[in-house]
Amino acid sequence: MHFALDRNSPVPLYYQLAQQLEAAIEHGALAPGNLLGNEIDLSTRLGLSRPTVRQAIQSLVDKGLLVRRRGVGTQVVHSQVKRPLELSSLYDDLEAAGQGPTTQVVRNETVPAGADVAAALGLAEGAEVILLERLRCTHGQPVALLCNYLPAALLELDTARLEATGLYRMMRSAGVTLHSARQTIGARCATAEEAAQLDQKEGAALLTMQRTAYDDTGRAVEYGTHIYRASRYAFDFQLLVRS
Amino acid sequence: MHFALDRNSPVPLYYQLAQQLEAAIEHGALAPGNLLGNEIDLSTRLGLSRPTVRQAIQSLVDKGLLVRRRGVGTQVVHSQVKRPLELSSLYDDLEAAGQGPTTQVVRNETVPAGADVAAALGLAEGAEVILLERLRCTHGQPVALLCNYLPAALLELDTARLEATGLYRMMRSAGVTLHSARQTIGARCATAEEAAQLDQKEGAALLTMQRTAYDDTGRAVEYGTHIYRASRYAFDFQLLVRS
DNA sequence: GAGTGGTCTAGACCACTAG
DNA sequence: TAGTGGTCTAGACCACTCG
Repeated sequence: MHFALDRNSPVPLYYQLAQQLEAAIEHGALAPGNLLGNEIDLSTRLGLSRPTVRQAIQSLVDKGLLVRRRGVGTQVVHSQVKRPLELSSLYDDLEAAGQGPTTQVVRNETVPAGADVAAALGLAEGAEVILLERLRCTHGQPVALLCNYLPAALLELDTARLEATGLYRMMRSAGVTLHSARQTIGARCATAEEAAQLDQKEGAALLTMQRTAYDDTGRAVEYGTHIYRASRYAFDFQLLVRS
Repeated sequence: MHFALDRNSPVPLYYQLAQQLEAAIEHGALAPGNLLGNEIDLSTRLGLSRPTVRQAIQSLVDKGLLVRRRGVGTQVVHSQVKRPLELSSLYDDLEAAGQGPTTQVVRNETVPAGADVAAALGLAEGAEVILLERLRCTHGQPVALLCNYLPAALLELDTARLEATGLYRMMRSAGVTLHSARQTIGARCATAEEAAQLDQKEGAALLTMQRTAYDDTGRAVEYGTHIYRASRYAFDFQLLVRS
């Protein structure tokens, strides 16, 4: 086991170590169940202090890749599920646009906020918001109808760029750092209109999702109501239990 | 702002501080947007070292209650959503039994694992597993039908205790420490049989959830297939974006 | 009893933000 | 320029697990 640390790199040492440990786990150099060797040895071997090594290890414990047991050691978690999907339901929706699936912007206009939207975004009723309606397709078939509201002051949404880049990336490059989101996932039967938009029969099962996303100051930056064809979409994600 | 730290307590100092900070945020002594004061001052005032204070603050940053900005300071997040629901979809299902909702055990028996169950639990096909089928009701109305499989060697499931305590607590007290879970949430229309069990009409929208839960060694300890009346149930949770 | 991780200390230098 | 958090060091003692 060898690690290459560059003290002149702007990347923190603990982060360099964490990345290389993760890579080693990923491609099997560190197999599930393997003990990592104690922290003192590791730190002397690497020429790092113990707290720095601990910080690297801790970050992988937080990711669910390692487990520490006092009196035993640190071992690679013996899981069938290698790579936790993290925030797949969020990333999938916000970031995946422009990859496999295609997204068509149906509406992109500024409107006054209704009561529900205003409440969700913490704005006054009637305040200007951007209404964004998108149809997402894979393999030429509609999968989801995404309706989003954003405070108009937040950023400008160019339709062409939106279809190529995705909402999430545009927000990020506009300096909005997403911090948390609250989601509600439910189901219902499709109305006639919804069925037509998604190429389904009336009464077909739909998966619904509502989300409010917040930036790191706690400001609501996005509120969305999404519906998905249940026959072609499911939310798949991994939970980590915090001890 | 005053904090009471007990050095004779077995509770770590950083944890005592984190708890008291969280309480102060919770009941408003630290209002959203408030700066926390710099770490050096805090540590000298509290008679702690800076790393210890940092560890306390970091744990609240991880929970999404605080934000740190270099050159600025640490402030309370200005969020409408105070208490993240954490793993509500998991806890809700595993732990809520015995609280508001009532749970009725329909089946609790040992059966040989089918191919799908064996694959999910990482067992040989035909290995003994516990099949648990429960009907969950609130206000006297059925809400969900929960079907779970557990390795038979894991623990004994007394039906009466199960209805009173909940599966999660029983696993925990049997020494199983949950570590992660993989979930898939989807939707479909109810079959005639499912509709009858949940007091719905055929074709009603159902929310479906499949979960495999793992302990801290990566062993699969539970596989479940749940269906919910969409008209009375939705998954609600909070996501934190890891920077 | 030997070895492990868990906690804690008292410093240090740096990068970033603001006025 | 002053103040903040970000990183890092080199020690220390303790609690736990195991043979």
